[in-house]
Order: sequence, then C-alpha cells, then structure tokens
Amino acid sequence: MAASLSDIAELAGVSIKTVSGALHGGSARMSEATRSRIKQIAEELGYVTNLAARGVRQGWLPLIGVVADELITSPFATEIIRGLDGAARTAEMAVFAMNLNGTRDVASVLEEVRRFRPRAIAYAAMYHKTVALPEALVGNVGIMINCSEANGRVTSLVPDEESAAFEITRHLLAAGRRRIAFINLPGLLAGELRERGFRKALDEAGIAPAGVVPAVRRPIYSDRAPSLVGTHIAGLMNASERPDAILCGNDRVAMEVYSALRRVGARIPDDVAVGSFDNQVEIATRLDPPLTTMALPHRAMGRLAAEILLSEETVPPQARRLPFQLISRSSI
Amino acid sequence: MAASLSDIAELAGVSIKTVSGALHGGSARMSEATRSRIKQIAEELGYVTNLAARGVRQGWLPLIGVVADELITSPFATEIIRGLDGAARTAEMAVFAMNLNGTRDVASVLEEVRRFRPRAIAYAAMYHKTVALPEALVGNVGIMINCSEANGRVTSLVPDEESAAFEITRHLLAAGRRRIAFINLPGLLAGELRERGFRKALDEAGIAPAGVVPAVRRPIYSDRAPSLVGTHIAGLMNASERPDAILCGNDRVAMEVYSALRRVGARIPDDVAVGSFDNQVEIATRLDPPLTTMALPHRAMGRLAAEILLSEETVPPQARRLPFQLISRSSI
DNA sequence: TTGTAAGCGTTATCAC
DNA sequence: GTGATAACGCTTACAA
Repeated sequence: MAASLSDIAELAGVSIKTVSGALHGGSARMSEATRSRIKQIAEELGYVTNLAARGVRQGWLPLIGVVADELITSPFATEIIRGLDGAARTAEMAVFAMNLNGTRDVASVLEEVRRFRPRAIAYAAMYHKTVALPEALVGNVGIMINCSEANGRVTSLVPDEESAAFEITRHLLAAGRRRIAFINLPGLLAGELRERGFRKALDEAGIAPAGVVPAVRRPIYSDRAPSLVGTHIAGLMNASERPDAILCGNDRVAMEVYSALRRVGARIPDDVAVGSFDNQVEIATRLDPPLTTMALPHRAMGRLAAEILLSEETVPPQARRLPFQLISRSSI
Repeated sequence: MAASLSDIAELAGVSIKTVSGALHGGSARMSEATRSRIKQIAEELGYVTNLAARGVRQGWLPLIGVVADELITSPFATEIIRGLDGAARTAEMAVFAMNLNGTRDVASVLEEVRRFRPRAIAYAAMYHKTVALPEALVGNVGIMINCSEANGRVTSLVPDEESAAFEITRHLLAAGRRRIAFINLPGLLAGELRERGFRKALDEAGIAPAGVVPAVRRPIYSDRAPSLVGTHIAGLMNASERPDAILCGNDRVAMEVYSALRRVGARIPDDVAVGSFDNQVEIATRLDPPLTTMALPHRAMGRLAAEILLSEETVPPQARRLPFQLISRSSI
C-alpha cells in the first residue's frame, strides 16, 4: 500500500495534522524547519496524495465528468476535451469522459459518472443538436457542449452556425464570386442554420443562390450514405451558367467536391472557389489547394465550459453561441 | 449532499451493513422482503454509490489511468481509448486519460494520475516509438500502448509494422505490379520497420524497389514540414520506367500522392496502384478512388491492454506485436 | 506552533 | 440473518 500521512507523521515524530498542513495547507503557519523536514520525508516515501480519501471528506472528487453521446470517436471531440482539460487543470481538476456510443441510455451513463462524485458534469454531443434530457437528470448536468437542452433548462454552448455561414459567404462575395452554390448537410441542425446564414448574406448582396443541394440522400448525414456530390457537381457544371463558387457542408464534402471538380476539369480557385466548414486539419491542409474553411469553436467551447462549471457563481441557464474562425487558405 | 447508506438504513429501520449487503453484496443471504424494500428506498432517495468512499476503503478507485504523450489529439488515439473503455467497462471500470502535450514531464503527470489511485496505469504514445521511462516510474506503469519501454521492463503492445508492410507489398505484387516505389515517413520507427517489410517482400519476389524516398525533409515526420511528395512523384513519373505502384508512408501522404499523380495525368489504379498504412477513415474512404490501406490495430491494442491490466495473473514483461488489417478498397 | 479527535461513506470483522 | 464497531486516509474544529 502506498504511503499515507500517518506514515510520514510517525517518521517525522509529529501528528498527522501537522503533516497535512505542511504538505497541503499553503499558508498555515508552522516552522519552516519542520515543514521542509516533512516534505523531505514525504519525498523519500514517495508520498502521493490520496484524492479518494480527500474526496470522501469533501463530498466530491476533483473531476469534471463528461457524458459524451459519441464523442470520443470524433476528431473534434478531442478538441472539446482539450479545451476542458486545459481549463480544468488550472483548477487542479481532471476530466474524465464516458460515452454513450449509441446503445446506452443517458440515465445509466450519468449515474455511472455520478458514482465518482465529480465536481461538475458536462454533456457533450458529437454534432450540433438539441437534446431532450429526462426531467430527473436536468439537475445533474451543469452544462451542454455542442448541443442545447430541449427546454433550455441547462446552460448550453453551441457553435454560431448562422454567423459562420454568413461570414464565409461574404468572404466569397468579397472575392468577387457571384454564382455561389451550397452543397449542404441535409437533416442536420448545423446545415439548417448554415443555410440560413448563407441565404442571408446573398440576400443582402441582392443575388440569388446558384443552388442549394444536399450532399447525401439520407436525412441524417452519415459517412455510409451514398454521396450525391459527384452528381450535383456534374449537374452544376453542365448548366449554362456555371457556378464560380461552391460552399460545402463540411470539409469531407469539400474533399469530394475537389475530386468532382477535377473530373470536370475545373480549376480551384481560378474557375471555382471552394469554401467549407469545420477545419478538419488532416483534410483541409492536405487538399490541393489547401482549403479555406470556417473552424469550429470546439476548443473554445471546452475551455469556456470548464470555466463556467468551475466558477462559483450560479447564473440562470443561458444559450451561448460561439464564433467560428475563418481559416484562410488558397481555395478562395 | 447526496443520499448515503446510512440515510437508507435509517429510513428502512435496518443497519448500514444490511443496506450495503442488499445493494452490493450479490450473494449475501437475507430475506428477499427486506432486500427489495431497501432497494426501493434507495431508488426513491436517488442513491448513487459513492466510489470515493469505497475507494478509500479498498485502496483504489475503479479507474484505468492513461498517460498519453499527445494522444488525445490524434484520431487514432481515440481508437485506443475506445478499446480500453470497452474492455474496462465489462469490469465496471472507467478510463481516464491525462496527456503530456509536449511540455509536461512524465513524472509529474504520472503523479497526477496516481493521486486518483487508479487500479492500473497505461502509457500510450501517439505514434509508434520507444520511450525511456525513468527508473522510479517503471513500477507504476502496467503497460505501454503503441510504444515500448526502452529497456523492456514493461509489457508493451505495438503494431506489427514490418508484417503489415510485407503484407501490402505482397498484395501489390499479387495484383501484378512490378515497379513499386515507397514514399516513406523518414526518421520514424514505424517507417523504418515498414521499409524492412517492404524490402523483404520484394526480395522474396526477386525484384528491386522502384525507389524508396522520404515524404518530407525533416527527420521527424511533421505536418508542418514542407512536403516532398509532389517532387518525388514528378521525378518518378518522368523516369524512363514509370512505377506501376506507390506505397505510401501513411494515408495523409497518400492523399498528396493522389494529387500529385493526378497532376501528371496518371490514373489510379489503372496506371499506378496506391497502397498505404493507417486507415484514417476520414481520408481513406473519401479519396477518389477509395484507398486500400493497412489499418492500424489501435482498437485491439486498447482492448488487449485493458484485459492484461485487469487480469489477476502477473506475467513477466513482454513485447507483443499486433497485426494490421488489410482494408481493401479500389486503389490497388 | 502543534496535537487530539471526530467525521466523511464505505466495507469487513465479529458477535448475536 | 442481522447489527454494532472498527478501519481506510484525509481534513478540520477544538484544545493545548
């Protein structure tokens, strides 16, 4: 068994309380001599604080529990965790995530997390959505990340999809593009909001969309759904008035758009500019030419979530939309 | 404060021990009546086991700690965690990861993990490498995932790079390819081992490599290093005898190879077959044509790691190489 | 400045 | 079958 405070106390010939004070109680007054002697003995014994013991005393462990709907799989998810982790660490907290993975129900996973008596609990979604949390669980979740609670009873942090679409569309317009098509993600909240921003920017400029089409046939976007991108691009590029810009639902769609444009001999960005959402770096940086895309604020959502969870003040539930960031590469 | 066993005991008019037995002690003999009554009261109170309290009693928390060198960022990393998580869950354990993120030293992160008194600790690396663990820490790490300990003092699980390269090269040969070039990851253990397997397969077939070249100039592979892929492909395809197959260091390199081949007008796989390593699905499935690649055994490493950590028997440290899996798509 | 003792929620030991 | 009681390692009033 690992060394405990009492082991140190015995060796140092002092009481446990003195040892505890010397090691943890920052400002407690005691002779520098005993303090350093105690620290040295602790070092020699390889003492490591037992957070479980402290936790039973305090009623909580220095953990932020994350209930993730499928989070761990996604590359963005890791960004949320990183954001959380960074902010948590400054408060001497650790983050631990449990995922639902489709099959498991929220209640049971939430209970599993609660067994560890985390200081706070966040619910994180893989893609931007609305989640209906069972009434009994609402009080247990401190914050929703990348999703909002159906009845607004929990503070939520979501990407500002509409503004992002508005911004990148404006960017395309500023680059002189006038015939802009949108190959969107159908059936997704993000897609819906992005389309709204897209249309708003075009409306303001007084021009009509060169087309708004779905990337796949199924309502919910899935990597397994047969892609319609090739067909759409062929159709668009065979029209009498070719588009001079394509906005893509996300970077994976953009990747297919690149292939399809190449097949019809269109050059990027000379003939057709391409803009997108996500900034999935593995893809965006390696496309040829590198892709201009709106980066999701995943890291920022994670960081802010931790800050809110760890702040003492209780504020009424609110929904916060975080801005994307335009990552300008060479496709526009 | 959350309900405790004593709250239940009081309401039920029994002792704490009886409650504990009713809720957790599976086989303890007691009247079915009291048991179900206790369970119902627990339910009503919303009782959730306090693992911190159990942990201080038992000396450990049902956690598998993962010290990750940069793991959380990588898309593969998540696969390791998934593997761990799945296996851990069957043992009622949770996984929590802390990452070094470059700046932090192993000792301090390891201590941070140990404060939670996890049942077992794994060290996981983002890419296949050898890690020199400080002497004092060796005893704390139960297993190395995707890396091996410099002096073989800890059981390690690594991908069988050499066999993977051997297998895919054989696959290319079986497809009738005879002039095969390898655009490798320089300065990486994985690259070195893959090259060995590549050469072995060609040797056995009695043919010479059509070239082995680095994907980037810097010794350690980095996404920021300027890529040499375009230059190499141009060089190879301008030679008198063009290669009829390119083996790529990983899928990201393959992505660049696709662009470069297209630029010189070579068709995949008709003119040039392309094989790769990693199976980074976001990329491999969306390349045109979809990429044939050797999938890293990350999930399997995670799963096996948990199984080994949680098995009671102590076996001497050993190094285990796990097989890749050939994912056959349309690029060969 | 240091020591004593109580208590956190759990499990284990022992007696009834 | 069941019920006190001690113990796990830590923090914290309260005394000295």
